Amino acid sequence: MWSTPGSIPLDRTSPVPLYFQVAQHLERAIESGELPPGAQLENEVQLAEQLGLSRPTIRRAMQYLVDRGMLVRRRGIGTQVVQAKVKRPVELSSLWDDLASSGQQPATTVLANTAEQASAEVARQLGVAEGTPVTVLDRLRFARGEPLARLRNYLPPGLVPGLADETLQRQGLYQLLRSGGVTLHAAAQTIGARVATPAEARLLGETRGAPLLTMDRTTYDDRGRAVEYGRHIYRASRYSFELALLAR
Amino acid sequence: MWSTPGSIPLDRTSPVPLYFQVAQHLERAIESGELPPGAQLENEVQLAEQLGLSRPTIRRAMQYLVDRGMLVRRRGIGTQVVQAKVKRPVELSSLWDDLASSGQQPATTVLANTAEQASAEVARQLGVAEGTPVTVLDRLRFARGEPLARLRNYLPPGLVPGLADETLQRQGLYQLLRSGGVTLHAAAQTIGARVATPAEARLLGETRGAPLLTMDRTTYDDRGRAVEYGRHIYRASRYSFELALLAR
DNA sequence: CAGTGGTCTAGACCACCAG
DNA sequence: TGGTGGTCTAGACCACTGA
Repeated sequence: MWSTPGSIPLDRTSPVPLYFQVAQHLERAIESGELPPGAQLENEVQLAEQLGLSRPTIRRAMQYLVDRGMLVRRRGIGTQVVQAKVKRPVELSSLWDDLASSGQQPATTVLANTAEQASAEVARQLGVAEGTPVTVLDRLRFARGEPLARLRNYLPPGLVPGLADETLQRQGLYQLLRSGGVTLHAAAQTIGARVATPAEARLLGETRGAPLLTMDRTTYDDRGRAVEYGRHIYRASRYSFELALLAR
Repeated sequence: MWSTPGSIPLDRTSPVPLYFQVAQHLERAIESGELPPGAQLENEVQLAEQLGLSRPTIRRAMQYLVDRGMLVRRRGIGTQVVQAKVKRPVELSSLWDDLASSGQQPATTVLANTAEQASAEVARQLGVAEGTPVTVLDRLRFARGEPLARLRNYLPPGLVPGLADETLQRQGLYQLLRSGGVTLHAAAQTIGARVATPAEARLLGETRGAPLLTMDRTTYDDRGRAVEYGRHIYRASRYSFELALLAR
């Protein structure tokens, strides 16, 4: 079981690191089927020689793909291509981006965009004092013209200048935070289920007692500050969460 | 904003890599509060000198903690400790282990443990031909003596010798697979919700129309072979999924 | 035994950020 | 301008695997 690496074009003047150029090339080769699942790569030393790179640089490229679950390496054995079933590990993604990238035509109606005093729970999640004024967003999210979810978010004071309703209708919250200079770093989510209240059913166009998915999420930035706490509900008849997991 | 790294005891005769010894020591220092959130670490060169290690080794230790979301590094700035809110990224975990490690006294009743011909969907998920005989497991999982979930699993033929009911009652499926020499590598999950059928409600001790969480999961090993396909339901009143996400 | 990846070293130059 | 992390090199020795 062998495989030719082909020749990899390298651009040493590019700002793209060499290890990353190699990794990208291998990734494309795997996804195109040029390197089929189970294929054995050449060993590090040979590959380094052929490409005129050092072994650590080759190792870094391979390790990048191992971390993404596309390669498996075993001492004494070599490096093999994994069946590319599971693509990406979980990401810090927003519903808007997910819908947009899958062609589902997202749209948003702003139900509320105000300031409130933080309740005990909100204060705890955001790491602020109870009663601190926080921004509250209440949005109805549509996909292909159909109501899909009700998104309620709490933001700490002074994080982003001011969110106009028009802006909120055009893009997702994560996108807004990022362009506001916030570096999203980590999030803690809880996914559950319950039945819709009559008001929720009406809002989402569901029948009374319809099942809902609930998702509570707190998102943190670089420095560990909470930048957003959300309590969301989704129509279970039209939405489910897809997750890809990789072993550590 | 400074911080002393203290002296790190290194054992060069240990099989534990030096970079990992350093990483573990830093991790403990962070978790114990010795390195509080926001603390600035010494730069790589100084730390390498102090510990008598090379810079790449120090870098590797730090990168390990960056990947785990505990440190943030910025060019020209330095390395800082992140608020340790979100601990672990998502893992390939089993319900049994999660319950056991949180002291919830898991227990299992085996409802079925047979062989069946794979349906179209099961065949697709397991990557076998339709009609292939597959092992079907149907289990009722309890926590603290209360029914929590109904777990239905399909396993490809010839993966594990034979699963005795007694074994299935004592441990989780993942544990069994691992001890059977299977290396779990990745999984794809879908989490949704629906209401219980009358039979399901009876089985789980819920009322008619109670909300359920559903989780479908296909797990793959090293070589990308599907080793398990599961269709599970959980009582929403007693269970929710908790996930920790890290930015790429 | 030969071949593989895993670890480690001691340098070098560069890009970015702050003052 | 000085300090930081980001990248890259050319070696070295070791541990594990399979024949």
